[in-house]
Amino acid sequence: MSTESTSAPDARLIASAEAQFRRFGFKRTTVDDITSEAGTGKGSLYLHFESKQAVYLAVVEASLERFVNSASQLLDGPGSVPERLRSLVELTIRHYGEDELLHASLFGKTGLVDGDVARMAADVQRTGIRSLLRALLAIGQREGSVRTDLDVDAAAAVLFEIGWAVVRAALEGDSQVSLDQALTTLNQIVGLGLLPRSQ
Amino acid sequence: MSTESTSAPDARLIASAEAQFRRFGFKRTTVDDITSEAGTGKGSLYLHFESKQAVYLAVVEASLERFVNSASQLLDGPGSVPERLRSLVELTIRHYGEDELLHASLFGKTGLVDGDVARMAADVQRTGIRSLLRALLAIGQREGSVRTDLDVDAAAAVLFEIGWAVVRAALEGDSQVSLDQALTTLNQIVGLGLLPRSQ
DNA sequence: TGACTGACTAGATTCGTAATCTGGTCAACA
DNA sequence: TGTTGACCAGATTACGAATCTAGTCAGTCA
Repeated sequence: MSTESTSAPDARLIASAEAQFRRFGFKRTTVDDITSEAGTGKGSLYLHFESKQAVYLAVVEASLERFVNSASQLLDGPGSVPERLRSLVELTIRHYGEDELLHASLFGKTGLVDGDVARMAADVQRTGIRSLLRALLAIGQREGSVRTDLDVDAAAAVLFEIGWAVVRAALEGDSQVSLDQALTTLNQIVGLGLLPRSQ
Repeated sequence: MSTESTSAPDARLIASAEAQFRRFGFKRTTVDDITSEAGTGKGSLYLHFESKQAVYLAVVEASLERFVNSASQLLDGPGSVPERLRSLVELTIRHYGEDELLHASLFGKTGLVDGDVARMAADVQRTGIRSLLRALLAIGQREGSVRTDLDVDAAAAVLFEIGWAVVRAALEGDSQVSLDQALTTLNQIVGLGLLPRSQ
């Protein structure tokens, strides 16, 4: 019952759940843990959430939202679209390197989360980040710094996969090339590929 | 003892092991299975190989070599480097879609192979395919169809990650965009990124 | 003599099952 | 009417016994 009872019950539940999930992972956190820490009865959790999985997804969504917010600032900032993409990749590596919860959910690596839940959580993240990219590309096309003959949806999907690969390689450390070199090269390749042909 | 005893013992062992691994996976295939199928005593396997893992890696290497051979023909063929890259991705998807052994080893998805072995087998494949890409890029630079300011090693690593992501997305089917659209977009982005600036 | 074998072993894995745990429910409660 | 926590079925764990198997090496044979 350490979480204060000042805020709304569902916020308390999320906060409590987040703390527990971060410490123990999805499997080893019990619904009893969450509710007693939040200071509610067990049944109350089911007034606000469909299931334990739903609580987990809500936590991931909240955490992702914070990441997307800081990423949005960056993407609205100055610099060419390729430059901002590079910054986004760097930010993602930093953020995901620190946020074990998002990391585990997206890559499913550790024993913190199991199959189904991890897949759903990964979907949430993929969708969120992809729409971030879509927005950036659309802005770039309007500004004239991105080729207009690119299909924004497809390009966002491909860029996500590319960026994801680099982030994964950086975080898992299974790349043979230094991160900086990879980012520079990626920027060279993707950068010129996004520029309008007229240039 | 169904494998003919005409060929050399180590070739017989590899052939027998490959058949067993394909059918049952690494874990459920026993050394006894392999040697009795190859018509040798159990101890003989250890005259030719360090361990069961080593046999598995040899099988993966042999299978990869066949893939690399058909890929090499393609990469030596006509077309711009980006075009040939696209063909390579398509070939990879086709090949890995059929070859459960390579697929399982690279993506570690199914229960056919477990952690350590899968990682080593994946390394073998990464190394092989990456040097394929390195060669293609070097040729492209000599031919003038690839920018010479690209670091070939880094570009090969990045292209591998990019291609890998697309192949994985295609095989796992977790992409929101059709494969063809993804390939076309990838080609647009990567293609223009590889072309010499003079163009 | 040296290539080859297969019985053997230690350690891992599987199996059976009893004990425990936990997500989700719902009758009782305030 | 909103909240609770005792309760339940099914999942998970614990654990000792039985089984399996990667790797070895003393012995066989050509």
